[in-house]
Amino acid sequence: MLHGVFRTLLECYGPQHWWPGETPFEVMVGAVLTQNTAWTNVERAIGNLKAHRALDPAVIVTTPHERLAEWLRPSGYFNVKAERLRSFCAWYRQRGGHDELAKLATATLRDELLAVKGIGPETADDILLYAFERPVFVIDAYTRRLFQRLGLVTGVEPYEELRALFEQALQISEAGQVTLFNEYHALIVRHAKEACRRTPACGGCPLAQTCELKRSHGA
DNA sequence: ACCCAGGGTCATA
DNA sequence: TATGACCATGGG
Repeated sequence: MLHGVFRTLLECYGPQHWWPGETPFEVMVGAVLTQNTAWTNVERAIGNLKAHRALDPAVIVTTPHERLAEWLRPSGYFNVKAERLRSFCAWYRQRGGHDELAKLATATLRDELLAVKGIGPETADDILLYAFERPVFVIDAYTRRLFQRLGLVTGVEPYEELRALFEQALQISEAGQVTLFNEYHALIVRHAKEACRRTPACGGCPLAQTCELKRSHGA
């Protein structure tokens, strides 16, 4: 079932080439800035950082709050995100940067990320999957909504429960999982923006067949 | 004018 | 454990 949905989405939309970003660090910054925010707004904020050569953990931690917040303004919640970006960069530097962090086991790295103020489960998993290429399945509101419509989940399960469900249902080689999870989450987001938002009945949606299947089996 | 967007923290019960 | 308030910009 989960494999089938993936196959359908991939066939319909093609590879999404996620995450947008030239370096792992840029991916991490994007993960924080995109919290509850449209990606187009994040691009402007990252553009501001680049324009001031501030897409750099050392620069971010030493830039005054007012100034950093001003660069982040387009991405919304700029005061909050300035603090979150700072606490993240402080941790990132203190732990020796990307190459040192890459030596940690996935579970350890995940715990450390979650201990950073401003990094919750979804942001941590974005970073683990798209910056560190670890096999973790990202659960977001789109994922809950899609699979709720398909009748696989209620949608109110705790984050960890859903993550375990997807990771166990999609067991292949570790390298394969990274590629699969990367594309799967990106396709779910793409699909959410594309088709099913308009019509709950899934008109013109590539998963219409799957929805029909659910209807005839359900009830 | 209203709703939503690639969430998380904190206070409260 | 589980709600609710709060953060704030830009596009439809």
